[in-house]
Amino acid sequence: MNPLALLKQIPLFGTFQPADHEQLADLLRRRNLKKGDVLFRKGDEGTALYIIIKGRMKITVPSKLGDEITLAILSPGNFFGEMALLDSLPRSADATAVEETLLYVLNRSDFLSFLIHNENAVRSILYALSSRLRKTDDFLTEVCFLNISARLARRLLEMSESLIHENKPGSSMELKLTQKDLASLLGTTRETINRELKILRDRGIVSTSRNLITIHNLELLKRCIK
Amino acid sequence: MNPLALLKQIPLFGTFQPADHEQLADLLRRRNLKKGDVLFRKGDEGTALYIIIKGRMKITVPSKLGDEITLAILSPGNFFGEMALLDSLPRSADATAVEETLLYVLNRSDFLSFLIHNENAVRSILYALSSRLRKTDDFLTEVCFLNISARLARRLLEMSESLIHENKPGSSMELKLTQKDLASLLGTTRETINRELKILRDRGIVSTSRNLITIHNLELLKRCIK
DNA sequence: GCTGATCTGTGAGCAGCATCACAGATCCTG
DNA sequence: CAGGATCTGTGATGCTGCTCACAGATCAGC
Repeated sequence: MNPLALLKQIPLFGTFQPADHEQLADLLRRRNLKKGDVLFRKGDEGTALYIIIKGRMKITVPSKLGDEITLAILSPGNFFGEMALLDSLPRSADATAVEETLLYVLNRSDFLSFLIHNENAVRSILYALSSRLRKTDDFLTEVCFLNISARLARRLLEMSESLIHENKPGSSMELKLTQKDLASLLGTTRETINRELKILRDRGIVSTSRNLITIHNLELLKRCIK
Repeated sequence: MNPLALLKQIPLFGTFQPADHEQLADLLRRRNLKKGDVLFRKGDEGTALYIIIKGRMKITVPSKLGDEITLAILSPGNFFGEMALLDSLPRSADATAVEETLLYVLNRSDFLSFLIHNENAVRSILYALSSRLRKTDDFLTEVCFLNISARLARRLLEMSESLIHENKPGSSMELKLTQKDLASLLGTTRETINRELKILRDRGIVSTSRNLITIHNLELLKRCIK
C-alpha cells in the first residue's frame, strides 16, 4: 500500500493536510520482521514510531516470571511506539511480531522538527494522545470493576467492531487468536477463558476452533457485559 | 503564593521561559472549594485545566453502584483536567475537594492559543502527557500482577517518597489519609486494607491512628513489594 | 456533653479464579 | 510419517480477597 493512503488512516495524523502527509511520507523508512522477531523490549531506548503495513504485532508487558499481559494485538493500519516521539524515556512494553510483518518507521527527531512547524499537527497529536489516555483509563476501570465473563464479552465485542468492513449485520465474525492470547489480553489465565468460552458456546453465542473464535450472536453477547 | 512562582513549579510548564510564565499567569483565574465540593463529574463537558494552590483534590471514577476507584489524590503544585485542554470530550472522572482547596483555572481556548505559538510549550506538554500515559500503564500492570500486600507496600512507598522534603533518612513518614481512601486508591476494600495494615503493624513497619499512617521502616517495607 | 457520623478493627462465610494435572487434537518440521 | 510443539478441553483443589455483620473509638456540630 502506498505511504500516503496509510498515513491518512492513522488517527494520529487524521486531521493533517495533504501537504503534511506528503512531508511525513518522505520521513518514513521500511522494516521487515519475521514471525517471533522482537522489535523492542521494555527498557530499550525509544526512538521511533512504527506503523503496520502488513502482518500483526503483539504489545506485551513482562512480569518477573515468564508471565505477561498482552496490552494489544495490532493489525495493518495500526501504529505503536508513539510515546517515543514525545519523550525519550525507555520503552514501557515489549513489541513482538506475531507473524511476518512489514512496518514503516518514523524517527523521533524527524517527527519533532516536522511537528514544531505545523500548528495543525500539534492539535491533532494532542487530540490523539488524550484519546489514548482515555482508553487506558477505561481499561483500568474495566479491570477493577468487571468480572471475567463481562470483560471477555466486552473485549470480544470491541474486537469484532474493529472488523466491521463490508460485514452484513447478521453475518458472523471471525476473530483469529488463541485462547492464550485472549487470556493475556484480559489479564487472566487460559483455563478460565476456556471455561468462559464454553459457557458462551453452550448458549450458542460463539463457536471455537483452533486459533479461531467465531461470534454468531452480537446481541446476546452485548447482554453479557453488565 | 504568587502565580509566577507557582507556575514555575509545575512540571507541565517547567521548561518555559520567564516571558512565557508571565503570559500564562495573565490567563489564570482563581477558584475556591469547600471540603466535599464537586468540581466536575464524569460526563461533564471539560473546558479547563486546574492547578492546586492549597488543599487537596481527589480524582475518582464512579461505578454503577456507589462504588468507586480513586485514581489520584493531588496536592498543591499538582494539576489535573489537562485532557480538557486537548480535546473537548466529556470528563472521564470526578474531581472532588478532600478539604478546603484553592485552585487556579486555565481555560482551554486561552491555553491553546498560547500553546500554538510556543514551541517549548508544545514539547513540555507532550512530555507531560506521555508520562501521564506511562503512569497509568504502570498502574494497570500493577493491578494485574501484584497481590494486595505488594500493591499496598508499593503505594505507601510511592507516597512517602513524594513527601521527602527536609526529612532525614531515618525519620518516620506520616501519610494523612483514611483506610477507605487507601482502599479506593488500590482498587480494593477497606476491610482488606485494614487487615494488611495489621500485618505491617505487627511487624513494626507502620503504625496507624485515625486518618494517619506512619511509616517507621522504609527498608522493611521495600522488601514487601515483590 | 450528647448524638450522629465517620473511622477503625475483626470474625465468619463464601465465590471467583488461579493452580495443578492430564488428555486429546491439530500443526509443524525434519 | 514420526515426534515434538502448540492449542484446546476439563476436573480437583485451595487461596485470596470480597461481603456481611458488628462493635468500639474518635470526631464535629448543636
